Amino acid sequence: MNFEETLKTALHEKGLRLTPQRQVVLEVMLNLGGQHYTADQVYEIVKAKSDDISLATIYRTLELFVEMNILRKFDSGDGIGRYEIDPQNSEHYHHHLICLQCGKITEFKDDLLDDLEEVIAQKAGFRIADHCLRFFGYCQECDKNSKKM
Amino acid sequence: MNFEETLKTALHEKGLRLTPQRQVVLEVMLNLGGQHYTADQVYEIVKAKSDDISLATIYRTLELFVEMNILRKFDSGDGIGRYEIDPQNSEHYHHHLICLQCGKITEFKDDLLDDLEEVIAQKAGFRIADHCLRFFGYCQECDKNSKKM
DNA sequence: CTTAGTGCAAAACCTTTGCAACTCT
DNA sequence: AGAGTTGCAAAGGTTTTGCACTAAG
Repeated sequence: MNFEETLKTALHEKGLRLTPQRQVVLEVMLNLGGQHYTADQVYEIVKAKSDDISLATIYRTLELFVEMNILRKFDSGDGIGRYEIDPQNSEHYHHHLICLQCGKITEFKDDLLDDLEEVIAQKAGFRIADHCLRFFGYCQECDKNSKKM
Repeated sequence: MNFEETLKTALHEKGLRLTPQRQVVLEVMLNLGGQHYTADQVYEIVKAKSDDISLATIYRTLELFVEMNILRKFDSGDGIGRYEIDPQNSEHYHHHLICLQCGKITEFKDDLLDDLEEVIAQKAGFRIADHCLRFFGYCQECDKNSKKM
């Protein structure tokens, strides 16, 4: 069963429907390299493909997918929401490396936080469901360029 | 030399001034238990103390303090900026535990990320300047309550 | 048919900005 | 006087919402 079928079933269980708009958004999020997009970026990409969608629907669809744990929402520190395929649904956890110069966001796969989560659960009595780790700094390119100057 | 004197000197070095508004904001951020506040929360607290301040100035002051590394800005996932005394200026790094039920934000001190930062710097060629780690889950209280039901 | 989903435009919301008045040195 | 700072109101940008219409099942 492919992802779309799974989605359809999951939606039906909640009495929701699989519309063309939801299909396209899913497709975009799945196919474009597991990247992270703002609602507006998704809107632009989707519009180019089918044109028959509104920004409001993009927002509604993205938030729906987040609730269904298909997508994950995070922000790179600028207050603008970014969405990506939930790492748990695809591969391993990953963290974000955000370049303070050019704004590029790259990913870094790692499982090292598992130990830390256990420590926190015990010490702080906090049951962890999820985490978000971002590193701010300078990517290789920008670092090189700054040394040239 | 206390924090206010240090601030005054740091401001003067940049040709900036220590105004009553900046003093009050610093005071609030220093004294209210090292908590994290939204601009609006700071505004409400400061207004109660002196009334002679505008929300625009709160924003300008908070951003100024962030640039001076006195404050640190982060977000708890809702797209609203939160400010707190920079951990580097006070104690150790800490991470945030955000309760998905009641929204309460608590802190967890830890230095364990240093190793990870080194690994990333080498593997990804990324020079790290800062990081932000947040855990989402359920605090002791909310966890108890949910088990009662 | 029934009810969920959509597009549109307006609203809500947080944050930034232009500008004239003000203040500290 | 001169430069930084402020308050106010307006503008900016992202996200949400009300409502009439459309479409999925």
